[in-house]
Amino acid sequence: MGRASCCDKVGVKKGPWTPEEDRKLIDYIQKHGQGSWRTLPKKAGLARCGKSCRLRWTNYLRPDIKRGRFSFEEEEAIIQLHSVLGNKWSKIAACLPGRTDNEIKNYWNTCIRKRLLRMGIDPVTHTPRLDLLDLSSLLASSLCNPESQFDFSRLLIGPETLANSHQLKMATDLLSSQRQSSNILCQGLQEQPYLLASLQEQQLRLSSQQLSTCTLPNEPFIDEALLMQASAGQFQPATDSNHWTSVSYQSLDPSFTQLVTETSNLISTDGQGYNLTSLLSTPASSSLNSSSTYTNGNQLK
DNA sequence: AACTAGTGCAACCGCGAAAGC
DNA sequence: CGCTTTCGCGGTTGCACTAGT
Repeated sequence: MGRASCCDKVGVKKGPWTPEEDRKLIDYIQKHGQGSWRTLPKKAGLARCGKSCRLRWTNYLRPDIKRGRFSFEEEEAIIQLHSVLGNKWSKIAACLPGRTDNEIKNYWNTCIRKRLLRMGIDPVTHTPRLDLLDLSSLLASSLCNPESQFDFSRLLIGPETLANSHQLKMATDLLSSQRQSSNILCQGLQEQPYLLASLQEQQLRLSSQQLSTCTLPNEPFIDEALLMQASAGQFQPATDSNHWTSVSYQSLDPSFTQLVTETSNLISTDGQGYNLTSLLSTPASSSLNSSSTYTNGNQLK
């Protein structure tokens, strides 16, 4: 098509904004409000195009912008919303007060996307990349050889358990599936990429522990009754456990909860699907957090 | 100390949708 | 109804900073 850019005009400045330009833009908007971006630069005495002014204001100068690192709650919200909305950054941003679409997009592309890839999850489809996982072959060999059954219960113990009733329920389902049908098991894992990633991480951690200590762990197997209890939604984690942190989404925009609830209703049509709303209470020890290094909400480099 | 590679983020660009005429 | 203008969104780029060698 080749439409000329609005910034191609002679005399229109590009590049980083100076404090003086910022001050002019803020002063003008405080006096006259935002909008009419086309004419704003001239009126405000700025040698910028309207588009550049709008971007500068919405992404940086707006007074209600929240600066600093994303909290874990925000990070999980972004992932959940992205799994539903895709790259609709403005819609995602609308659910996270104080965050801009540009900021969320950058954070996704620089941090979350890479982390999901490391975990073997396709960041586009939010499904596991089974082709890249050794676990899949481990499962396959286990399922094909009943005498060397893959022990899922071992994954539920240790320093960072899957202490989440939702995940425990899925694990329980998978345990019974293991006995019933290998096909169902594989399907369950494919539908729950985060569980698969959790399992993978737990297995890797156990493997590394075994390697470092050169001893096999001699831990008791988790009581299957506990699993069934969790399956029935009665599981109560230890209250003093740091691994069970109630994630508060009350600070998020109410429309976020509504959106997720509505979406979960769409997904859970046959009563078998997992309610997305329940994922909002994912413990801080979930697989998504375990691979990140957060200290008091600040991510360490 | 100098160089290189990796990372994070502000800003730009092009396109499509909405609004105005 | 069609054309033009304006706005907003998503993808991409460029640069400053940091870590590693």
